[in-house]
Amino acid sequence: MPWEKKYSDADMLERAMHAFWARGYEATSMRDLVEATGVNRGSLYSVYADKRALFIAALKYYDRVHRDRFLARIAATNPPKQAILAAFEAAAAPSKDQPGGCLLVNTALELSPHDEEIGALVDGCLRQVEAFFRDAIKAAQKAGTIHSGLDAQNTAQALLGLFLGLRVVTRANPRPAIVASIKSQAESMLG
Amino acid sequence: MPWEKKYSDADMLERAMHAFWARGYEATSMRDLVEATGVNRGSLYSVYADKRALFIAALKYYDRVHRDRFLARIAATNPPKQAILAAFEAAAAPSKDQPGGCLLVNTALELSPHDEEIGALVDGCLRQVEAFFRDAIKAAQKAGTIHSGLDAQNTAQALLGLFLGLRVVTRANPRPAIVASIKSQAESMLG
DNA sequence: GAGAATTTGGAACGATCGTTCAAATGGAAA
DNA sequence: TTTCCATTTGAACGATCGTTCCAAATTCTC
Repeated sequence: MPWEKKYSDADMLERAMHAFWARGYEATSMRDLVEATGVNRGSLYSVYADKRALFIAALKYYDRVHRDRFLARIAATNPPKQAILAAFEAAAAPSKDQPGGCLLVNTALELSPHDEEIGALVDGCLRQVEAFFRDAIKAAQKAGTIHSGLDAQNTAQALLGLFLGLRVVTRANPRPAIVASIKSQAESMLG
Repeated sequence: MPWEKKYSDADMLERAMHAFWARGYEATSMRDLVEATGVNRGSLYSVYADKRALFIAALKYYDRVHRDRFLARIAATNPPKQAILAAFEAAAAPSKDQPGGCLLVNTALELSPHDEEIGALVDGCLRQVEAFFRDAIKAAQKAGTIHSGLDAQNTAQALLGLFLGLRVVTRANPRPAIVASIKSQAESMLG
């Protein structure tokens, strides 16, 4: 083998994901992606068939890092009831080097209605957020920190709805008052 | 006056709004808008300076018809507590000739982070939804249908968060179960 | 050093983007 | 009938879109 490629695949995806996250699919051009990743057109097209394939890879990368690992870390470092509140807390906290909101939610609105494959992908990811809430509720009920009369499935779905609303608010205009009301509401939903 | 223009301004805006609502700002081209409205390029540009100005007009039209009049009609035909639930019910019900979700929410995610003027416009509209919830809660408290101990402001903000989440769900993938859980949650938030 | 493999950068493709403009159109006023 | 003028129309603008392709540059193995 003659030599290795210069760039790291993960770094490239991380940067591409960041660009899509910040601007959206349509508003991010291949020129933007070349500039953001530091990888040339030719190299990008040698790995991904087209812009859409690169976006799907970036979306899956987001789901793995900013959804799956993110929730797993929260679940590992918090008792179940606090884990739910910590998820809301983290989503509400502004980050220096991250765009507001959530790439999955942005994509759900921009592409899901018109792209079946991406829509199914996003839906699967959001169901896992719902599962995180449901599992945490059930675990908390076993631990006795949440009343056992609470319907875990319905509450998890309502929490997901509230969580998606929080993502909208934090991307558009994160007024502290409404963010606080949402977090407080999530807390009171757990009894 | 020589002669009248062929098209109705309101019809034109209605159709342009529909196109933006269905596809988003970036994905809707001027060609799409000419086709959707039946009005020629020249005529469009004689009324609106550019695509962005047309979008802003369409957004304001949406706010007037599908937010302001919509909420006013609900408030006029329902007692205050039921009015809140009716708003959730209407947002959850699929419509034949309307795209899913809400143009204001779509715009909040797509454009608010990068367009200050549009961001402020969207924010003002969403605050009026919040005000609708708050006023309805206060009216219901006076009427005795909602417990007077409920904090109207906080509850209205939490309801807005849940409502935005419902808009996301109904645009991306409106599973009946999660829509029902959100509606049920809104109901239980009113005591 | 020689050769091979792979990335790289830039040129260029046709298509479409938002936008402009000048000519064609057709009822109202004279 | 002639004049008028806002509207309509379609062609055309330069720019950028996503994408393709190729020659030059680079760095490994032999």
